[in-house]
Amino acid sequence: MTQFVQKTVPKTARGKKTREKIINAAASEFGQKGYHVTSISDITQTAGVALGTFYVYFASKELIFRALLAHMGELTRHWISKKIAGAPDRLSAERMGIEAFIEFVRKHQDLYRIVMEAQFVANDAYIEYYSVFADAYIQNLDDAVVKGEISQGENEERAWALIGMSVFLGMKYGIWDENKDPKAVADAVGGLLESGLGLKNK
Amino acid sequence: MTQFVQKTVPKTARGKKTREKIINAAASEFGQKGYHVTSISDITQTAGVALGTFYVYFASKELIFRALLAHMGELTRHWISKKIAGAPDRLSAERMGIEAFIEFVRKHQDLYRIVMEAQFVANDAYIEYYSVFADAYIQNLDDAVVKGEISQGENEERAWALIGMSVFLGMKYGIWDENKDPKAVADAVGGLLESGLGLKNK
Amino acid sequence: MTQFVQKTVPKTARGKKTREKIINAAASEFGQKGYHVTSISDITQTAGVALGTFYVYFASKELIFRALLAHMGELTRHWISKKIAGAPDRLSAERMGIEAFIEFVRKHQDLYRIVMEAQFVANDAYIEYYSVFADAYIQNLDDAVVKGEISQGENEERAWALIGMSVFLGMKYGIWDENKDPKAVADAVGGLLESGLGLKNK
Amino acid sequence: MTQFVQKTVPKTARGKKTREKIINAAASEFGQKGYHVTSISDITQTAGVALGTFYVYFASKELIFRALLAHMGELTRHWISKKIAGAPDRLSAERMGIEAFIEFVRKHQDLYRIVMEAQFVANDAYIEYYSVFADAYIQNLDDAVVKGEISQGENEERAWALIGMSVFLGMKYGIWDENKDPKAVADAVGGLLESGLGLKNK
DNA sequence: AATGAATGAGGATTCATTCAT
DNA sequence: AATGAATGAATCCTCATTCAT
Repeated sequence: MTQFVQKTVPKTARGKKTREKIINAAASEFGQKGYHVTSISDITQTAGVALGTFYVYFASKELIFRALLAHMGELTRHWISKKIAGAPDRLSAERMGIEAFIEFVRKHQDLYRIVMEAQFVANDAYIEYYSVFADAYIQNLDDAVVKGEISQGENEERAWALIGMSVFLGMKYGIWDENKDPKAVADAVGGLLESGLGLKNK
Repeated sequence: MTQFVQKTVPKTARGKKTREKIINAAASEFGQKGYHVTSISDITQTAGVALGTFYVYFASKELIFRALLAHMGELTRHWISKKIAGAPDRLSAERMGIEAFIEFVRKHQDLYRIVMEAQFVANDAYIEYYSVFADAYIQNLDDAVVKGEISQGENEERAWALIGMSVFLGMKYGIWDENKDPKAVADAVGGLLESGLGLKNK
Repeated sequence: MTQFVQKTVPKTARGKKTREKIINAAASEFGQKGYHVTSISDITQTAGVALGTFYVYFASKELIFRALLAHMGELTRHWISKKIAGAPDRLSAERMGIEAFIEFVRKHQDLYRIVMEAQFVANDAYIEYYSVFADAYIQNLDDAVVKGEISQGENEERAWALIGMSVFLGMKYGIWDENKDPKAVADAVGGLLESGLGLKNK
Repeated sequence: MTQFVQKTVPKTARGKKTREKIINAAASEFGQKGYHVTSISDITQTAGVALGTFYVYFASKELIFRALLAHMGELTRHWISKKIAGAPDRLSAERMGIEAFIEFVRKHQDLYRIVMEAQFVANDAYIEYYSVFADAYIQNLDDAVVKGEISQGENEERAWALIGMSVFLGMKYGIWDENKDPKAVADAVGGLLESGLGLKNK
């Protein structure tokens, strides 16, 4: 669905394989060392191709990074939507979504770094990245309001707040502190989502 | 009060002034252009001193960045604690804190960029930065529970969730989209904080 | 034959030629101006290649220096062993060796400077350089003792003493003072080698 | 006797002490780290004075180095002449001189480095340094010939050969390999000096 | 005498990108 | 399609020296 910005669309099977090797190497290198520390030469060495081959498939370092970022967006949405597929209602979906997100980040720590670094490499793409999430989120919240699953409210602000929660929980419990079970974390904040910090509903 | 990591502690008034000029120039340049794009030469030109003067006061580009980050942490905490000083209870404090944070970020957009980029320049300092916030946050929540202001719950997870909310709301409404009133945003998520997304308490 | 410590082994003829140009330029520049005064830019300008090309073939200034030193060791040994090839016995070989060495130094003054400066640039390589000579020397003396060509004695100390003699005679009469014929110098110290300073054997 | 090339001759006792501290610090730093690696700041820090103070007493880095070199020449000659003072004849003096020299180098390894590096920092002073030695040496040999203590011969060449021997033995057994007794080494080459490598005199 | 702040030229090294084969 | 040699601008950092106090 996403069309990677690309220079040469490989036509032969060999070409496709080469391009793939480069993309994978880039993901691994960017993820582990970060954008600025990674050189094109690092990428091609990891990919096992000659330096010049990089430019057969990608016009620049920034463009392969953007391609990767777009790829990450899809992966993440895919993973989460699969995980929350059977949720009975929005509140459950949120809880499961947080859990899924923490799991995803933990499983793909290196790759997730790419998303975070995008802010400083391709800020517009970063904004786009989260805006896509937010739009979907808002839609979901709107739908849930209509369905009477959640209370009415400013769904845009809510969406960004919820994304921020997930991102920081992902960072904290997916990367920095892997000792907690993602499900436990999701449950811990589940109450917050359901009934807030207030006392009335206990 | 803040002890910057430094090479030479200026002993004369002149030296102090020079060091200050460099710090301010660095804050401005890093904030606007980002760490990697900013050169030491950019900083010293903005500061109006010779290139070599930079190294009289700072051992490296990374170290001045770290000094700046530490400085930002204090500034932020200062600003927020002043803003929420008179809050009657924790829920009000949260709402006011979010508002204050969005305001702060909007006012210091450039500087705030430094915090976010820290992740890729000095990750340990970045972790430290948010851990300090989280610790204070947890303490506040614990206290509020004791005071009977909020419900019991996993305050660590709550704290990280709340920080994430603030950070993303700050990014969205403080930097990307300045059309909304910070107070309005804070009020919009205030309900979420108070009673969650659930229906029971409407 | 010599395997220089190298970064990239040139694979094409063009590459080989380029690397050669750099090595030669480095030898000339280091020899004339000394290690510290010579900049990489000096070398590449003399070589007629771009600055960056240097780093295609050598990882650092120090490493090309070491490569050069290793090269010099071989050249010197080659020259001398060829010159003393037909010597009837060890004493004659010594005399011819000194002569050959002075000639060599005089002919390659610039290059010889590299050897001497190695002490302060790559001391371990400098020690190695002379140790290789000393080992060969000791072997030769041991053999000569066995053959009955020279008297018995501490050949290690003798070897280092003889090397020192050659080096200083090379410096004095090969570089500082070119008015004397190397053969004449060699003959002058030949007596010292054969019968010492003593009187008995006159 | 030696007049150090100096900028300000200290007049007060305090000044004299300061200059002394700088000279000693320079000797230590140059000796340990070498000329190029040592910075003026290293020297003043070791000396415990401010950076600017250096230039009160020395006009440049090179000049303090030259001052130090001149100082070393005196020290060395002093040490050796004291050691060989009571020698019954030239051959004994040579033997004792070699021993004394190895001892000296071993005791002052760091300082001796200064002499060797002079070649690349102040070549004229280096030539001068050894020429003074050589002149004295030649004189001694000439005298010894007259006294009938040694055989006739080209004393200039002999002198340089003998200096080279000493220098290399000093380097080998004074610095690189401290396991041998200086006296043993001197004795080992004593035979070489006395009767050469030849066989007749056994 | 002593200080320490300020300077700026200089140098090693990196790396994205181009291009001829 | 793939290669790898070549480029040169860019950047961080060092350090001898000067100067005002």
